[in-house]
Amino acid sequence: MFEWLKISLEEHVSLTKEEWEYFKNYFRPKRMLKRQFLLQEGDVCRELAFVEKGSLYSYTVDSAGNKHVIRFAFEGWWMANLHSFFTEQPTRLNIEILENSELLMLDRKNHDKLLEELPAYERYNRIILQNAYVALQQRVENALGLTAEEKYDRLIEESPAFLNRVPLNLVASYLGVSPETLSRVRGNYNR
Amino acid sequence: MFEWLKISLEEHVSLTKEEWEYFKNYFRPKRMLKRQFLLQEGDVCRELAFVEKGSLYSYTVDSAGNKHVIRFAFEGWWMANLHSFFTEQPTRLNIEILENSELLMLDRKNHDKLLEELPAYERYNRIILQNAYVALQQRVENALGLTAEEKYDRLIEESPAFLNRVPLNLVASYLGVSPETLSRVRGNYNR
DNA sequence: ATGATTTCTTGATGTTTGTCAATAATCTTT
DNA sequence: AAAGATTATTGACAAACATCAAGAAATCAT
Repeated sequence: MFEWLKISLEEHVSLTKEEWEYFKNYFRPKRMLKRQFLLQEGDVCRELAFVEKGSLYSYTVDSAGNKHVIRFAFEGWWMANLHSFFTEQPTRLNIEILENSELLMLDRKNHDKLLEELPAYERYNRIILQNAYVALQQRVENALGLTAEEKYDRLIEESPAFLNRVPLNLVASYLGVSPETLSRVRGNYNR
Repeated sequence: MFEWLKISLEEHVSLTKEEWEYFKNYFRPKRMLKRQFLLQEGDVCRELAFVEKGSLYSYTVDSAGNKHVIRFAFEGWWMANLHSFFTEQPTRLNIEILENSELLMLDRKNHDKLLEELPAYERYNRIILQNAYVALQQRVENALGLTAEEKYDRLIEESPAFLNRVPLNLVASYLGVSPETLSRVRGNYNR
């Protein structure tokens, strides 16, 4: 149940066995089924979710009713709306389960406690955020000023795993392109 | 010379007077003039830059030779290519001075030393990264699936300061829109 | 101040992409 | 296995936007 969390932690910091046992007790395991909502527009995001199994994705809905996928999360990734989590303001984000999932939930109180009591957790957070920031900046580069085809090419290069586990209409939304356009890009691609 | 850095730090953590004196000595002041490059494609980013005065911006150049502005930085902001800084790999980013600037430079060795020796600096970094991540996610939301006009409207709402200090062709590039389109959007806007 | 850059605007035109609609393929559920 | 739901493809058309080109306005340097 805590395999991925352990892997993720040990990738960036080292903990004693006692620290690890102490650490993992702050998390609440939670199972969720496809199509369930971890977070809905208007809610406050009160927990960070770490994915042990399955996948989920976050998206906004614009005034015309169109979904815009912000990101996906698979095993070993975190998911939350950080803005809402830290400000305790209602979110504009939806987080929906893509594949039946097992999550580890950490609420704000426990997150803060861990930051105070376990310096390695603060370091882990800094590094995780660093990496997330770099990845997101890469995404901005790819989102702006590229054609639909170039965006798809880069996705194949950088995150080919997405294509096996995510329906194409969500991939299209993630790329900021209509499903029809993505379909056509892929059609040309095979020849 | 260290006013903004002090403000930024004290906004998130508290330091004793001694810690502050210790801290600030790790920085190297650097003056730069408009149009100079802080970083060029192919370089390794070896220092973080904190803006005490002036402004700068980062951008990539695509295969067709078009600039894509990634972000701007004004007084009190950090600028660097984190990917290159942490991996020591050559960057694809250019960082150019927009207005004559006074910067405070922190190299990797000193950054690491401060992280080890000053827990408040690690905390400051985590919080800064948190905020940067949230802001960048907001930017992704705005970049994907909005029309040129909507992007401009949101920019006015969220960062009106940009418009006073940044030429419109760079704003256009930042929004992922041609300068002509931005000009037309603004034209309609005034009526 | 004056000429030289740079930035900004406007018009004409073409390309890319989105939208709508219909059909096909795939996945779910019973 | 069949029916229903979801997802993917394809075509026709329209809208948004980029590009090219020329000129106007603003900024900079001497």
